[in-house]
Amino acid sequence: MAQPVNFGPLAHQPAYRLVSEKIRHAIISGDIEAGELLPTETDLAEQFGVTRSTVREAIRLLEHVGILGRADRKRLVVTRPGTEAIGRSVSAAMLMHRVTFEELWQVAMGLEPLAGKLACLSATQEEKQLLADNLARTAQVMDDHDALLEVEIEFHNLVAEATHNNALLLARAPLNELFYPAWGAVIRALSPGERILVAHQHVYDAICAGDQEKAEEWMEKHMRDFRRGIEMGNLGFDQPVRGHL
Amino acid sequence: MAQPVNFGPLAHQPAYRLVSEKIRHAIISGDIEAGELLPTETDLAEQFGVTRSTVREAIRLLEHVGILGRADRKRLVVTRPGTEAIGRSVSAAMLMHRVTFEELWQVAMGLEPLAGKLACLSATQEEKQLLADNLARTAQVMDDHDALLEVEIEFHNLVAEATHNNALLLARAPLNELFYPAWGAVIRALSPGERILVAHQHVYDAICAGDQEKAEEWMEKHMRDFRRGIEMGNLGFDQPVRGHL
DNA sequence: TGCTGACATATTGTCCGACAATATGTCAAT
DNA sequence: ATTGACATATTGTCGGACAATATGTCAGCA
Repeated sequence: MAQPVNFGPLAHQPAYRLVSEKIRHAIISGDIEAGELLPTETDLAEQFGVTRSTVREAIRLLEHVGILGRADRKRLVVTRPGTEAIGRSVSAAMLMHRVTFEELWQVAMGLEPLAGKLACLSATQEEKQLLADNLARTAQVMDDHDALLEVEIEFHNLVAEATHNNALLLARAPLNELFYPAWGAVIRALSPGERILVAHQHVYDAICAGDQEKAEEWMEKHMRDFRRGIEMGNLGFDQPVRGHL
Repeated sequence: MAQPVNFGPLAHQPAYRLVSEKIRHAIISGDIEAGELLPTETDLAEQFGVTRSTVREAIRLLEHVGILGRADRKRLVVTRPGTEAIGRSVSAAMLMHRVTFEELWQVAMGLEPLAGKLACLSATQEEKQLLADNLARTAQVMDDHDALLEVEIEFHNLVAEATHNNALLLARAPLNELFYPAWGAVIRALSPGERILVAHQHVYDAICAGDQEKAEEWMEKHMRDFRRGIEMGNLGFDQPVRGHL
């Protein structure tokens, strides 16, 4: 008996997707380097044999993830998506999945101590100096809740950057974005300036001494403190995070 | 002396961005639920007071990150960006940052053992069964490189899903995507079917027994094996990963 | 020479109108 | 109840148009 033919749905992709994929492919395959300018929309339209409108839609498709950007609000330029762009899109996804603080915290417990550990191996002298400056500022603004939040976030970013691990930076970008408001709430509720400073100080010392275990351990303690802060402040540890918008 | 006035550059956002932000905001703020249909392009154009072309560009802006999708290739629908969409965009970013295997592996060492540990707490009976099925299939295809790669990837995904932690799932999505080709190369070069099966078996046992430490430990061993595989196969552990497209 | 201003040019942002392809709904005929 | 014909709605694509703005050119002037 002959098999009944099964054609399957034929994948008719709209032209703007095809164009978008072509450009995307050219970019990630390295045919176009980051920083290079793209041809003008009219040129692209001519090359692909479609109208400018179609090209524009294809371009927009790549723009939001940060693959394309503007040089001077005129010419389009190929860009490397930074932590902001990635953080924005991934944290939006997490928000829509109703991710809870607990879930977020669990991931952070995997990544932040790791960042501390790796920073011990890779931190340069300048980066250590930046951390020292941050500590000094933290000591000064310990009672100013807003300023404290700023330096707290900055500290963690500095540690992460000191790892020189771009994969880590991109992976933790959304956490940063989503923790921001909660961290602020904890600070306002409990004024934990002293504890924060002590933890940061230990992490800093460990990084300077190249003591991986200590850096990891204190970063863990620091994150556990954060968790206790959310629980004690009744901020809804098992509730979905709310974006700051 | 009067301060010299500083107007700063006025931020003239193009209309398609404003429209895009409006829609985006309505979505992540929950005004529009995932699964709901958007008004037609003509309606949106009328509501925002712009042309359909502008609305279309705004829509494309949100489409690539997975916030918007098609219900039946006709109507637009609000969607939750899944691991595929996030994995695609973030791994593209990592590729453009010339992320090395080492960097990627370091992040995976933070997340995969964590996934094993958390799965011990949350895996349901069905999920354990899926893992068991996967193990059985692994034993069968141990010499078929392509099939082995498939089940290997599937195993890790199953463990990650068993954590019921969406933040973790989204964070590790790009790793998955980027490890895929390298993992395949290791398998082809070293035929490590036996070692893979043993490690998976131990992780599975640990999850069934709820033994967090053991799950974490064996997942770590498994990842170290993978690292040694890349090093032994001279696959360029300190080289930038190459995407599979 | 070096600077200024007028002018043409190129490029993007936005609009309008049009049409084909396709899915959906309606209704009559069987 | 099923089928088929027909009108309708919606998206994908096209082409042309114009305003705003950046860039390049070139004459004129100190």
